[in-house]
Amino acid sequence: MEEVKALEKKKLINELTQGREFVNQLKKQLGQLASPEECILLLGKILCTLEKSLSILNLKALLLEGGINANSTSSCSSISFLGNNNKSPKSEVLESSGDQLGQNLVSKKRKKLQQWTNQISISGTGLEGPHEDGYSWRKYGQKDILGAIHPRAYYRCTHRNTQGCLATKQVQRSDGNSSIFEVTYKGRHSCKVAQSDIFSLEKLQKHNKKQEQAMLIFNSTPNHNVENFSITTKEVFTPFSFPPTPLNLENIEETKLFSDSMAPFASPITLELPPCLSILTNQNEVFGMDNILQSSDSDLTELISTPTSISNSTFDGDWDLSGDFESNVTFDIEEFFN
DNA sequence: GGTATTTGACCCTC
DNA sequence: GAGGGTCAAATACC
Repeated sequence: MEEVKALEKKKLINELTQGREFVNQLKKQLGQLASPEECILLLGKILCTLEKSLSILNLKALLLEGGINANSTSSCSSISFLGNNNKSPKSEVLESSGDQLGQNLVSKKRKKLQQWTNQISISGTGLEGPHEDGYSWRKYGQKDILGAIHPRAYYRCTHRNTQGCLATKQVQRSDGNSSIFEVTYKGRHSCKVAQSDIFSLEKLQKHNKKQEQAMLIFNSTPNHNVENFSITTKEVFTPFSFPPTPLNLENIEETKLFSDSMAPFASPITLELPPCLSILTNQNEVFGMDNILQSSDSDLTELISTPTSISNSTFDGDWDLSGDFESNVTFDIEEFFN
């Protein structure tokens, strides 16, 4: 266990150091009026490092709280930890009876695999999907939602069939401001293709080309102008990223996979790390691991949606970059790991 | 022809 | 029974 702690600590320091470097690079780039592609690329790197760091911290928090029995072979604790406790008796039976049985029983049963929900708001043209987030999504449905002006679109990962990736997202245009999309992510990506594809320059260029084409149409429509054409990340924090399968914390390889697999959730954008970390730890303080274990899916959603300085931060090109990233870090990493 | 999107119907949860 | 989420056949697109 000591080796695991040392390794995780080292990884965390590396990730945070990288993140700091990327932020500083971005700061310089912005000062030099760099191309949007370069900035977005750097943002992607920053997000990846922060996500990895948070994943490591999550593991650490679990270890501290003793919330997961590493020796336990039962999946109950993990499933409760990850999923929805408001499940119906039917769902309970399906899940507790094992995957194979569940799959054999029904193919049309609704999957209850919502480990976490991440919501972001993005303003865009509204002509195509709200934005390119580095993943390949396939639309599988659209629904008119009661009380909502605009329909909700349902997307799932393109690699669902090939790699069994169960990530989905819902996109709905905001009622208040039709130029803002509310994107809700559910489940985590398990596809390798998407992970290596994130923020690739090629994809960005392709995306930009598509956006340019959309712009031509968009600009010809009334009531809109070019100034609206900007990607704005409004709510950007993923305090909890849970794997769908039980973690064996004594298995360092699995732990690494967990950490690495968290990286693709690159929606969070923040330049202030301490709030992230404080939220992470505060949640454990306030709710306690037992409460988290018992919390429902909606509870987690509320938890994540709780307004914070981060969740309300907006990437609109008006960041205050006056200070160095490192100057904001007050998190006592030594104490955390001791 | 392969892949993505649309859309009505079905299923599940409350 | 209402509403939201998913399926799958039909259709469109490349």
